[in-house]
Amino acid sequence: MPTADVRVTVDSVVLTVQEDTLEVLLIKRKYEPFKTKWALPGGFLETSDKSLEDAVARELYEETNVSNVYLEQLYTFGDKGRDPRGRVVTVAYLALIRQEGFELRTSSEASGVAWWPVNALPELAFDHERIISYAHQRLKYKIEYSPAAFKLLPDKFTLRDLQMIYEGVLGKAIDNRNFRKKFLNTGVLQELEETTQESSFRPARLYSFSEEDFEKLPDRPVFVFS
Amino acid sequence: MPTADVRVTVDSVVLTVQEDTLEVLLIKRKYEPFKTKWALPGGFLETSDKSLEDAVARELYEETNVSNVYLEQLYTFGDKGRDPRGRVVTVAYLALIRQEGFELRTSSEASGVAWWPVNALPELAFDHERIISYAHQRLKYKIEYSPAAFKLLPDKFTLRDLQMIYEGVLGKAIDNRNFRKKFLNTGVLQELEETTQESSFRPARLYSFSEEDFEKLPDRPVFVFS
DNA sequence: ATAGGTAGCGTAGACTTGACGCTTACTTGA
DNA sequence: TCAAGTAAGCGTCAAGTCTACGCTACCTAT
Repeated sequence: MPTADVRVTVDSVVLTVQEDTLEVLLIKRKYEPFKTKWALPGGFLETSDKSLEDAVARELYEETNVSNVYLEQLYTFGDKGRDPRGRVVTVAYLALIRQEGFELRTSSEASGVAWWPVNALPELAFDHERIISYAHQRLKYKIEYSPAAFKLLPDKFTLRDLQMIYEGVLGKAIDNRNFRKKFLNTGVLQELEETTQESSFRPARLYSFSEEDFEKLPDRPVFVFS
Repeated sequence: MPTADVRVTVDSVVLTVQEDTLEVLLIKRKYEPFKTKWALPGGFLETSDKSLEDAVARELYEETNVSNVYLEQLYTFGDKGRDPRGRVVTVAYLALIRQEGFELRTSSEASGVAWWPVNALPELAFDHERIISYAHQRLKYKIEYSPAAFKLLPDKFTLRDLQMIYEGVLGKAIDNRNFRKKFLNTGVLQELEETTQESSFRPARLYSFSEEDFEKLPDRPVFVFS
């Protein structure tokens, strides 16, 4: 049996939450196949890449200017026929960031970079819609069993900000009072002296999260809300 | 930048529990590289494989005679230098089976097939030790949050059998009385009329698990034991 | 008959969960 | 100046779950 003549690509699904909307970072393709369609940032594994992680970080930087983010392996897609150019195996990665920290820049290889709401995507190239849906699933899970939410928030945030992340990702409303109570009980939040002043309502206390303190907890808290 | 000249392999980590020992299915390599070392069943993606799942099932069958098992994607390994033959990206899969159901057969491509205790492995080819360790981690997790344990058991089993699976996988003792109580409360066990007679002690009631009934439960039970 | 060991039942206290009533503190507009 | 509006934040209660652990039941071998 002939060994398949195959190429490997790495794609990144970069997610963020804006207000209470989950968004994904996409680029507009400049070349065929799928010219003018939107797609996940990514590309072929190159000889110089020491690892898949290196490769996906490189591609993300080249195509969107986003760098220095934690990329976690999501899933590998290798069905025949998913790329018209031939057999392509794609290793997809997931990153969670907050938009404010990054300045998007379109590369010469693309004709656009933008955030798109996951619930209102344009027409996508390849099987990227499926990959994004898989990433969304994974995030729903991660946010309940890991401190993933804090990657989507600035260093200082209010309980309301945090709750909006959960509501945006899970797509459901959560009881405000139980959310507050349960989260404060987990012991992962550091209460700060400061409060917000932005809104026209009562100012809210700011909190911070420390990865270090989290690791020191005797038991991993669970962030599940009914 | 040159696109990497890369080949893709698929490997399967097939796990089972014998008594209270977690074991993995390995083959002894007949050819270089790593001739005479033990390795995970697997091989190169071939042109005729419609999907990665097809490929890994085919390789597993060819090399060990094990077929018709559910293979779940585990992780993809692609670091430079992990295969002396060149750049190789390996998609690893995980399967859980009970030994009795399968008759191992050495293929002409290998010089042996055998079950090895995960805690007492021989010297392994490539980075397969790392892959197995990753699989063990995943199983520890899966067994607490999914009905994975039942894949490791025959259709009819006692509560003791079930507990031994948990103790073997998690590597710790569990309180017999709480285990029984909690598991019976999950509602996933079907009590049978029959009892065992094998041991020289009091016969134990047999139970069965039905995937269908499990799916019908309003909430997914959790199988975590302190 | 008894010893040894698994099978199996039950309880009490501590903790967690989910629903929800209510007060507090701020801004805005009449 | 003060009432209205809204988010921020506190507290309670009843139901359920978890854990540690005492105890009984049943079987075989000697």
